[in-house]
Amino acid sequence: MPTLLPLLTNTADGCSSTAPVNALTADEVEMLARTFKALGDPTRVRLLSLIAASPGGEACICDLTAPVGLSQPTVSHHMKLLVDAGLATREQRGRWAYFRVVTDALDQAANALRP
Amino acid sequence: MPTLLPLLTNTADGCSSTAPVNALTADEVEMLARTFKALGDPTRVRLLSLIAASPGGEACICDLTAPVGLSQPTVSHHMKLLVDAGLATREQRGRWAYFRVVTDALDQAANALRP
DNA sequence: GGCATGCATCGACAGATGTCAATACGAGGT
DNA sequence: ACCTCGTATTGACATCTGTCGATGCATGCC
Repeated sequence: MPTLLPLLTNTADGCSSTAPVNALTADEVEMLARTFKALGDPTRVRLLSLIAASPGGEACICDLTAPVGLSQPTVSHHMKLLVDAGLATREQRGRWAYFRVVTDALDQAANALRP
Repeated sequence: MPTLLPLLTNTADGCSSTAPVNALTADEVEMLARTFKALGDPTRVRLLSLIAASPGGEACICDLTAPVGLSQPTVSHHMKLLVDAGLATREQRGRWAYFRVVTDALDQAANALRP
């Protein structure tokens, strides 16, 4: 819901004025920045892309280490960051941990970029 | 144009399969991550928001230091990062440097988040 | 020319970040 | 119970990042 850009409110006489709609609270700013920070690493973008493209829209760590060319602990670390940022979910199933992309979070981030 | 999420291509028989449309090249991934990294700091989100909400959609450094509560060099540093990331433009006019938000760049980033 | 002003750059510093090898944990199979 | 396998956590390291004070660089005004 918070939008980075100010909405232009058109008045009756056809003039447009930038109202204080753009009053991003400190919390909203912090929230947005945390989301974008999580997206601000090539490895994590790659991971999200790989998961989304995986059959069933889910993938486990073992499916991801090879494509990104990093160690298992590193991939696990990145996935933890993505989950903490609300951009992915983790579901333990047997010995495997399956991750999914939270498209709602991506949508919200996108909404903040274009009101 | 590059999209993080895979597009579903519907086949004639009604089935949908995830085609390799999602082949984000390393360059595209790097590009996206650099944009998001620039957006991954509360101060920079705040700066973009302030500039966009300023009269005329532009602002100079001196207009920004007080609202964000940081020193002039720090604000200048952040603006350089935003300009380098293509999220803002800088135009020298007399003694002042006027910054504007590149809405196209924000749109492209938003597009990458929801195909 | 000289001086004030707005901004960028430099040097320095604490803290965050990405990465790995080693290790710990937990669920299944024998 | 034991062992295997997939993950998470820990400890360590180099690097990056955000911040500031001090300084440099233009531009416009006297």
